[in-house]
Amino acid sequence: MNNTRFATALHILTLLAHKPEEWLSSDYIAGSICINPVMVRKELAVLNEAGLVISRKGKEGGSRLNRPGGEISLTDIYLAVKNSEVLGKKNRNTNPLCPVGRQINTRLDDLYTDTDRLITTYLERRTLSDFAGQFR
Amino acid sequence: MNNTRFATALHILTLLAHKPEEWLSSDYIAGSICINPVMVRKELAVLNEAGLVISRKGKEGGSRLNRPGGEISLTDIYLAVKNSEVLGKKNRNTNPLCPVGRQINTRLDDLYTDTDRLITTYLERRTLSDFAGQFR
DNA sequence: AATAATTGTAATAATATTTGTTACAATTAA
DNA sequence: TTAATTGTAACAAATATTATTACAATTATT
Repeated sequence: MNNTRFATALHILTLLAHKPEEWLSSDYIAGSICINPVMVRKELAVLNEAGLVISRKGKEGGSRLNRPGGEISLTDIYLAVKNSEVLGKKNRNTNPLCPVGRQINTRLDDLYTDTDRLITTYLERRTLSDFAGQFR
Repeated sequence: MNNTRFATALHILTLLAHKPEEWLSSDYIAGSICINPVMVRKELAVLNEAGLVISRKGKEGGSRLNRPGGEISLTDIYLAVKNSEVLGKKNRNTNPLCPVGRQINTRLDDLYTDTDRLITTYLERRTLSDFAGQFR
């Protein structure tokens, strides 16, 4: 995760959580994060896909939460945006003739699975409402 | 961590742990990982800096562990190579006129610190010896 | 029906990060 | 003196991330 996707997604969802009845536009959201509205829409597409938000087109269009913030965990968000494991990537072509090279990716898999689970287990206990409730 | 640095560092150290008395060359190590020897030397420079290995130049030169593998935790390795937080980066210029934009990076700091600590606490219990002992 | 505001998304560009490579001075053992 | 090695700078190539432009499709309002 050497990117801003989790921060962006959580920012978006925090804004939506503060106004659960309203359809917020990508332009408005972008103005709070200070990024391009298209970036917001791209991330919203992912959150839609994950079932966390719904969007509607047209005038008076926008996005809002698809279920109460108390029923969205930070794990839901993390999994929606995650694109690498916590400890990073593995080297692809390690040497099969070396005992270490031959087995290391299997061992790393175990370790990476453990550390990833650590994070999701922790984030599972925290809801969007908890997070959004900290503001103002 | 969207890179291979942890995997590379752990691979290097596992090889060294298997032959604590020998001075392994970057060429030999590179051959096991199947990457360029210069990449190995660059990572070794970091591990030297962290006090985990020592290297010596010249013919018969190479690197070896600077202390027993049982006294090197995976946290030591992780901290040596880490260059981003587990949940990624924060957006830089969030809008100070918005309550969420104004405070989000502070809140994310708390969250990022928690998740990072989760990882380091877990890896602290695991030693290089444990890991290297899994091979062959 | 016309207009205005909005999403969705493709295409492209610009930046940043990561990985790989070449070259060579400095060091050291034999 | 020679051969093997580290350390590191400089550069190149490959990937990943972020930003931007453009516009069709959709929908509320007038």
